Amino acid sequence: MSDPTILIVDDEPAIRDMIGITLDLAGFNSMSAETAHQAHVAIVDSRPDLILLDWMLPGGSGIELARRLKRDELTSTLPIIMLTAKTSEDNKVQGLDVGVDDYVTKPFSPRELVARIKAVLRRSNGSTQDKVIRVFDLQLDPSSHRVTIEDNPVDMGPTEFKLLKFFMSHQEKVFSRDHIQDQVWGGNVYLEERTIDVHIRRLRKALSSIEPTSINYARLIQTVRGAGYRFSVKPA
Amino acid sequence: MSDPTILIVDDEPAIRDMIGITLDLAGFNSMSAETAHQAHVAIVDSRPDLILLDWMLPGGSGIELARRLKRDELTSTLPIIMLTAKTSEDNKVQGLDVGVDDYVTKPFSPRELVARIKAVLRRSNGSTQDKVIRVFDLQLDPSSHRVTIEDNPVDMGPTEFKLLKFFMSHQEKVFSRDHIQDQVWGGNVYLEERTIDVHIRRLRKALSSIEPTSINYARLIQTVRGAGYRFSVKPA
DNA sequence: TACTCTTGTCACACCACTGTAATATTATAT
DNA sequence: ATATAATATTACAGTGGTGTGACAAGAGTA
Repeated sequence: MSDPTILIVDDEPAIRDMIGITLDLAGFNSMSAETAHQAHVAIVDSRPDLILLDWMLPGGSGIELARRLKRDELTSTLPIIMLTAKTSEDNKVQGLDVGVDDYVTKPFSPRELVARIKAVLRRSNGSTQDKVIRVFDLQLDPSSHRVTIEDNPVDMGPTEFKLLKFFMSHQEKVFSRDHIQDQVWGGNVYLEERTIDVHIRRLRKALSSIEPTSINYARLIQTVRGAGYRFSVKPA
Repeated sequence: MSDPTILIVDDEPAIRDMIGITLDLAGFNSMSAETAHQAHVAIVDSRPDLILLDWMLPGGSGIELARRLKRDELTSTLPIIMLTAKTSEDNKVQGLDVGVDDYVTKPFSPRELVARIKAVLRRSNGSTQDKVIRVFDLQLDPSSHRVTIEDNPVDMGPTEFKLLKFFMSHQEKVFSRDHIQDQVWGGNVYLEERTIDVHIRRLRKALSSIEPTSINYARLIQTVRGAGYRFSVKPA
């Protein structure tokens, strides 16, 4: 659930930097490559979520790279957005023919670029099986973003929601604070370790806020001393 | 209701042109795409009312595109008519299996094509598009473009109407601002994120303008902090 | 042309949420 | 039992997400 990584492939440093800054501001991670070969290495190594690919690259055109990526089964689903200075319809048709997912002509506004990236990512991520997770009478519905106990809505903040979702989809397993931080907050944030405890506390409090007819759902969030936390239906 | 827009997806230019002319004469707007990818982009960007889809696209992706569109909730109601040169029953069965709305075998007469398009449009308009959506005493009638609360007309702008229509036909589900923008404004418009908030505000205001005897319908438009908005009959 | 309605954007205010530190409590070891 | 480490709890200030009113440009109309 961490920020998507975008690979920028362009031979002009100025453009790479400009786009990089734009993407950073928009909350993406960005990396860049200068040549098609570099790009290929980076793709295999770092598995970015999307590629911004310049149409004209020295030594092996961008379109050739796009074609290769779309042909290879391992990378064929990797979304590609083509960048080009040309505006003729021919290129557009040809580029889309290769299987490119979208197409942005230079010069473009940062806003447009970000919007198209988000749109493409949404399309490729689309229809993720957001199944309702249920434990006894505790329900978490990702699509409606609701938590209910015996059909009473439970109020909690976004972080507690993500935390609970993570726990409910990984039950009966202990996670260290570091691990929880990676999964819930994402890889590139530094948190004080105790911060996790506070959010655990808030989550437990939220789960206790509904007076339950049977069990106290806060008990499902179990402390494992020296190891971390665990979501479990069995008593500690 | 302006003229319906038909998207023609076929790899042969001659056929695209022929159909395009036919449709123009019949009073439709037409646009065309050569590949499944182009088609997908065009669908997201321009939201056509019906798709004429060639069975055999290079890469055999015609049926694949149909399947994808029918699988995605947001495009699943988009009517599709399959075009094919083959006459075998097998294909027919397979095509309808995917959920395609009708099926025309080449060669076909322009008159037949137009007749089938009208038939499918009539069917889909009648059933999904123009059906009155009702939640308690809040009614939205797409065909007359009116919203009423307890039979009192509610005054709102076109954008708020589209927004409400989208929400009422996708209840109990959270949509991010980006998502709402895609669905209500279309794919190739770039808005400031906060603009959505303002329209939400206007919609809520409109829904509150009628003094309700029972509930305040503005409450159905719920804010989900950090996630987006949701139309829900359950309390937040 | 002048007028109205609609639309997108901005600026400001507000408050829920977040992260941290400080303190209290509990569990384990000696 | 006491000390010590680990966790629970509380309080608080800063931040960021959202609500809201105002405004100017555009679309449509008389």
